[in-house]
Amino acid sequence: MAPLARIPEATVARLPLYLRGLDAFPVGVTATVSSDELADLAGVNAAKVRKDLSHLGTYGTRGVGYDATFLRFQISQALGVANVWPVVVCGMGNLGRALANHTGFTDRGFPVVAATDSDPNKIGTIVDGVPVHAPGELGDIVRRLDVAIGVISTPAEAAQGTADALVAAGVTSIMSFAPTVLSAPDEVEIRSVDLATELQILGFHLHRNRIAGDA
Amino acid sequence: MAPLARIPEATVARLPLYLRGLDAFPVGVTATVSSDELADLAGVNAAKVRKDLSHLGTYGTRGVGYDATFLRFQISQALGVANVWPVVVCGMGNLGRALANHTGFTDRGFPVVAATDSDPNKIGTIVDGVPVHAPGELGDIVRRLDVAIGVISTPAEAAQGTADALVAAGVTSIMSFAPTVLSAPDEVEIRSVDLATELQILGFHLHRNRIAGDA
DNA sequence: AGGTTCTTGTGAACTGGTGCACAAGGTGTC
DNA sequence: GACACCTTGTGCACCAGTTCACAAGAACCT
Repeated sequence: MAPLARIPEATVARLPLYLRGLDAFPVGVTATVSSDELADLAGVNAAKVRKDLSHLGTYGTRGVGYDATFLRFQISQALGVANVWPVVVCGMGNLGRALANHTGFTDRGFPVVAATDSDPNKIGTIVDGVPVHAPGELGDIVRRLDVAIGVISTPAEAAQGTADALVAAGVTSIMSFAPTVLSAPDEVEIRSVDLATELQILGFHLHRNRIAGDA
Repeated sequence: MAPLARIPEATVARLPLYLRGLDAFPVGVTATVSSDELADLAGVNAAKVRKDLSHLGTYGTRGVGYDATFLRFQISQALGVANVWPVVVCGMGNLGRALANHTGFTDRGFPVVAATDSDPNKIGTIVDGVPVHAPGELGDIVRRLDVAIGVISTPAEAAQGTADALVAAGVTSIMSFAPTVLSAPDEVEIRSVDLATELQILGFHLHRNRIAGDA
């Protein structure tokens, strides 16, 4: 299949899992991995692995499997992990601070280069190596530091305003933790991580099992 | 439709959004909300709202809309939000501490009643009102405090062990932030929130747009 | 009462994604 | 070289979920 063909969204969401699964294979050593093994490592089934990988190209060898190193390279290529995308964290509350300090971000090419907060006591300080600015400076920060991704960890009330500011500054990728719906132009990609909603979904199933148990 | 019929997973995931959207309507005041309005508030389209709500029962009035208060009651009922599900946070690193301190949890019926951490300096202390215990005490904590949900915010290496301990203690609902695949019996519901993966998905689209721009 | 307007509830078509099952194609052995 | 054995790549049937489009029903106006 043509490498530049459209890759289904569901597949894109799984590629990082495969990449992580391949970490089990040491770099530099020639190793072969089967769709079955990779499926285990990524927590999906083998058929899905094969179909997903077939969207990138035919990199496997029938009867053998995939070369781990080569596959890692190809997936990395597709995801563009070689790029470094600077991140700005908006809202340095509990969660924002944890995110700014999260090593898993910088390690994977998403350095947190700046933060904003409306608290005058925080503005101008440096928290865990990340300088905190006033929300009004967002546009300036984005341009100066070439920010590609905005993380919104403000209270719900401030989230839409922050999103608007990010969009105005040219940011097209947003990850939001605010428990609210954000509106933005179509070309802006928003991924919303709503922790309370996640818990409520777990709660629903607990609730339902409890009812079923009583019946 | 029978209220006790199976509700599609996709619908369950949206019910909390509708509930949140209904917060725009003051309690005690009789107000009507149309599927169109609710769609706006929840960030989905009107057809989906109607189909979702039809899974709960026929609570709307044709030509009029839904009674906001009654609808809120019915959705709350379906989700079982009246229940309180105690939460234990496993791993009090940056993220764990932020979660333990997160007001959005307690406010919605998910009080963080205890935490665990392997750091001897943290064990025995009380962080933001949450007592920190040794990982070995998990089983005891779960039984004593009637914990329903376990949050895993440990490093990836410790995640599976923590999950096993939670399951052994009888916890059937887990929210994990660890960047790894967890295995558990089928009856255990695991929701995995993988922040680095989310960013990589955003990165993929940025990468693709950049390539497209060059072409 | 009849007609107009509104909004729900839902059948039906459509879409994206999943998983089976097997042919295609490669390796290794005798 | 023939044969047995693997594992990929993929056509196809299936499934969950989405969206359309419209009949059914309710309120309001004249």
